Amino acid sequence: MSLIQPRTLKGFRDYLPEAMIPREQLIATAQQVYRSYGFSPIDTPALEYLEILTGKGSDETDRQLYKFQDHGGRDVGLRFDLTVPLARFAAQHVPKLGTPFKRYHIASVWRGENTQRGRYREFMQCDFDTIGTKSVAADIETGLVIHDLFQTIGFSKFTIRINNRMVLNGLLDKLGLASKSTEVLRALDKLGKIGRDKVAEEMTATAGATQEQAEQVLKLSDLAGSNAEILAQLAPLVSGSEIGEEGVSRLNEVLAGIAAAGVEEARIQVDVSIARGLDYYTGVIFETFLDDLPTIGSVCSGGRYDNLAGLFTKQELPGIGASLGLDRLLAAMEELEMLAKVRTPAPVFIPYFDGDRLGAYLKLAARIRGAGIGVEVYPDPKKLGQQLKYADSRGFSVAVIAGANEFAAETVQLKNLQSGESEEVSLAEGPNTLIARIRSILSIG
RNA sequence: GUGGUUGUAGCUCAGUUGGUUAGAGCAUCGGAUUGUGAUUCCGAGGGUCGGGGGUUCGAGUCCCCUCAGCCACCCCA
Repeated sequence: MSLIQPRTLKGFRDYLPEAMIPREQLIATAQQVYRSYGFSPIDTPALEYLEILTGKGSDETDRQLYKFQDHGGRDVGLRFDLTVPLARFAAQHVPKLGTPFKRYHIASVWRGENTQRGRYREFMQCDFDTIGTKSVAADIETGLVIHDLFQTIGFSKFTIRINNRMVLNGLLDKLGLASKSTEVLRALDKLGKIGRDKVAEEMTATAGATQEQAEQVLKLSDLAGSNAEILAQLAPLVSGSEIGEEGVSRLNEVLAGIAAAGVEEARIQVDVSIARGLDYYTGVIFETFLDDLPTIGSVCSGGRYDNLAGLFTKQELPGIGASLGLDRLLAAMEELEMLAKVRTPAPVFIPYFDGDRLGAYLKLAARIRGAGIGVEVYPDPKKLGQQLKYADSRGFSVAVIAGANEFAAETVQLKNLQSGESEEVSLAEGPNTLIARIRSILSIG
């Protein structure tokens, strides 16, 4: 019989323990931060009716969408983000849930696009959104969540770039480019990447803008200085446009609120050139870059939208949210060597040393686990040296070793696998001393 | 989807103008060492040379197609 070649589809990946452990850690961190602001978890199906997903119907999403007919002949598709499912979810359930509704959603999405470093066809997004309120408080809170998220993950150098679509729309309004806003903004969004001249070129080519109009838009890129200075320079550019002025004042409020919460100014940077490709943003926009690895792109992006569920309900549902690109962030952390090379989630190793004492090892393990510390007992009574070699290669922190001598003396040997040092710990008065010693080696108090 | 580039053991790579049975280091497993791991020594396993087709007496090597990785565009997390 011929063997089937084991393989995975382009852009789809297996996760080995050393990849999955940090992945789960990151998910746990995101959950913790989201919950600390009162966001509740939800989930939705991976598969949706095609019409739900193609509602916005751009060619690009169509190209990226995994779609097929199910066994009942229904046209279906795999979700390509978590925002569209949220819109459907909100239209269906908001009457029950009430607003404001704050949810987080951590799940895989699928896009059939070409792969690159940190870009896959199946990847995980960690979204959080607040729907049903237009309050600037929600805008501020979104910025704070992003900030806390990266701080808690362990980044000290990251920049949240912030802008407001109203500023851009106000300017385009004044210039008579409002009808071409998608093309103009898409070009503007590339400013950091392809430079001023190329952006102007693209604006004239794809949006039909005149040289002067392009120049006017690109004045945005001349703005420099502190956030307050940029906003001061911005005001005259949009003056006379109601929406533009509102955008500037809204930006001021958001910055003030984030500062009031104690976030240092260097973390938040007004960048009037970020636009986000997605059409549905209407207010504040966020993008998050890692200062040490800006080329990987934005690792957490989002913004405000006026009418999330307009395709599905007549009820107006404004909202704001952002999405952490978990897989892209992990690729970045890997490159920055921020991921510990641990291949075991349990720190304590018990060798199966004396072949007749399995029960004693299991009991010891159970007692340590009872104190909330993970323990692995080796399954075979192999030679101690081999078992320790295994423990070493998996990255265990401590080994609790007991053989005939130790059993006779009611002790165990506690071995610190990092330093190699061993100490004898008595079990005569129960496991508390041992657990305290393990805790101190693991530095968990 | 478009263009470029790469693909030899689990990993990093060598492999002569196309020429016998494709090699090394690391890793794995076993032993030296029946109570102590990251360093030593010995040995073993592991390859459809990414896959398919073609040229040739003969292909890891040349040609075509395909799959996968990386890079750029597009778009975006």
